[in-house]
Amino acid sequence: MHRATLEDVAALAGVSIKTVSRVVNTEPNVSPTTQEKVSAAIQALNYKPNLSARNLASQRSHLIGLVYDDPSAYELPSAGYIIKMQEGALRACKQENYDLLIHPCNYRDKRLSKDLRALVEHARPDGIILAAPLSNMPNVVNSIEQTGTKLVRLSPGSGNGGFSTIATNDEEVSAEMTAYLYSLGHRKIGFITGHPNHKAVAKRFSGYKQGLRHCGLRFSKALVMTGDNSIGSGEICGEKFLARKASPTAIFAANDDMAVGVMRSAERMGLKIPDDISIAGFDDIALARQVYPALTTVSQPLARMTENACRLLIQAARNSDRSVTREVIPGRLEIRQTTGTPRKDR
Amino acid sequence: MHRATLEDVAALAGVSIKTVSRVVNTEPNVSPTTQEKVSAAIQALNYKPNLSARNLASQRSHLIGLVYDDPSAYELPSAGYIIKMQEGALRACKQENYDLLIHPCNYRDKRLSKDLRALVEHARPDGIILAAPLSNMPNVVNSIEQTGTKLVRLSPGSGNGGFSTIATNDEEVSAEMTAYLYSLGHRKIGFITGHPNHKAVAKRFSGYKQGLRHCGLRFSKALVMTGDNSIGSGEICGEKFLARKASPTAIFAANDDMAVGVMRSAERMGLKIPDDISIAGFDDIALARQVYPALTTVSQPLARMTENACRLLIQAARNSDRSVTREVIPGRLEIRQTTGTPRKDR
DNA sequence: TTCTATACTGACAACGTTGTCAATCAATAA
DNA sequence: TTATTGATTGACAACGTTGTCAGTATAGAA
Repeated sequence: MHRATLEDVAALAGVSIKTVSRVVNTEPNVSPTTQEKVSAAIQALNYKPNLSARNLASQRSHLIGLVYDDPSAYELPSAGYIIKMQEGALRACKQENYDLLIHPCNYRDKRLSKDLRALVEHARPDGIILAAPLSNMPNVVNSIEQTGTKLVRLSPGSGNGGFSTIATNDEEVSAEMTAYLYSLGHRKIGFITGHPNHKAVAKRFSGYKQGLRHCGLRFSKALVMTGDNSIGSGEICGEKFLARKASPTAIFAANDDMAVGVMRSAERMGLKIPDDISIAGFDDIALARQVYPALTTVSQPLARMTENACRLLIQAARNSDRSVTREVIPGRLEIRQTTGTPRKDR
Repeated sequence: MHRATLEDVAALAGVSIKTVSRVVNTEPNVSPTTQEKVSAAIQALNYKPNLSARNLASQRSHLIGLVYDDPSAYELPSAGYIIKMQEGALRACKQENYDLLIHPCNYRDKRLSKDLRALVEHARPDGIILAAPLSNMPNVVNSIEQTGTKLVRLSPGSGNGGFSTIATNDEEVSAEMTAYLYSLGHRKIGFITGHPNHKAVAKRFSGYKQGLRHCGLRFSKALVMTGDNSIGSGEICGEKFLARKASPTAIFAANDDMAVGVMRSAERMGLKIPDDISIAGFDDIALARQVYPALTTVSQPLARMTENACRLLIQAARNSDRSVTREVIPGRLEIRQTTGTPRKDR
């Protein structure tokens, strides 16, 4: 099965291959007449450009690398997170006629920098999107930056360093969630913070404090516990919170996994959610909708973040643009069934 | 930053570019001496082949397409399934110096065939892996086959048609699960079958019947209900089962989502799992380990299936091989906490 | 009219590989 | 000695685009 080339189209349309190329790439300065002739020929022959040839000639790979930590390697997977990122990246790539290279890796791997360098040198993507927590690891970022490959960090909550970043407003939206709990009538709102090197978590914590202040509540260390982002740690923290005589009436966990852990501990202790205890999370992973009752949480516009990152990289590749961008895409409260008015008698 | 090419390496090693090419591709008939000289030069210049040039010259894209249905578009995502497939495919691709193109799509989309054709014509992958349920849709399969692109169907449970297939032994392992429930002491084992056009589900159902027969139990229509593979449908079926006076002591659902639905209905009715009711699923999705208690299920070696599919395609591309293969990779019982000995009094 | 700018078009050389085929050389067979 | 074989090597033409640059119309200005 022979595939039509520029030459075939040019012959049929009675023009040069360069003119066909111009039409294909919608370059300026083609007369409407030729444009039409060529388009007809393209249609007739079902011409599709050969990407390898295009890439070779244009010195670009038309590839975007999406690099993320793959938790399934070492713990229960929060796969929905990954799928969402892929979804956004694919949407942008499709529209811009780029292809996506996915590259899961393990952030604890010692050969990580080498691994990423190999990716860059092998496939030579025009740009790389780096997801958290990798986006917060200086050695990883530098290792890629050294190769001269354009990079966008998908870093919820952090923006230092001279690299382009797309982030959520973790801080503000966490304050918003806190205020929401307050508005329901809660006055003792507990917080479970997470893994210390996850910057987004830190932002959420400070957002919580900010929210308290805004509502006129005093921050108290007694209402904060520290987990490690896992369901198990949430369970432990939840148990400790709920065993207290004067336990909080609402618990806001810095991520959904920990919030689900709290739900488990509450169930085990025979407490009704949300009547006895309100629970909120952050991330809106799939599990948040799968648990019963469904978890109130904050949804990050992860797909949109990745989509924009992709677009940014593609534009930069097109214009050989090396500028640094910083974008914030706001998150949104997802009010579900784990939050409600506190019991009067508590 | 200039990247070394064959020419640079050839100049340094004092040979022709063709010889360097031979070394890079480990072709035969290169003397050990030259081989060594060239390797040294490659090292020294940190030479990496330019994929676009390679692809153009070799008339292959060195790309494998992984095409799967993306449930997140229309229902709760079982993302773990997708991640696992990607994992296997990436493993094979990495080893064989191929790249992976992921292509989620919606199996209900009317433009599906067109969409896939566009993928094939745009990126021109050397091979395509088609996951269930797409792999069981004749129009999809034919549409790809018409383009001449080599295809492997990841079809758990079905093997008709003239296409290469990699499958699990759904039938046998379902019989095994049934026998396991019998061995625990269960004599009334219910089954929830699923979406009728999902062939794997049909195989599992017939495996269940086979298992009963093997254990000397009589098959009874009264012990079978039909869902649609969703959590919700499992919940409904579970409720109906458990509301009966002489309800089954164990329920085996054709997939994990429905099994989780049964768990929910049991919880709602105040039944203890597994003391009052044993529950088993099939697939071993992430959710199976996230629910409490953890779900007994069958794990499909999905990653390995996809990996092998990838290898198959790459080999075929290398040797222009058009033969049809059929491979079965056995699944495995994952005994967790939702199955146990039935209560004496039931 | 003549000049000039601008819109349009095409020739041709990259881009960095692989495939083909011919040349060379060493070893073995006749 | 003379073929003959097989192993090793290199010259050179693809592969199908894009980028550069020069050339030719065409329209507007002088």
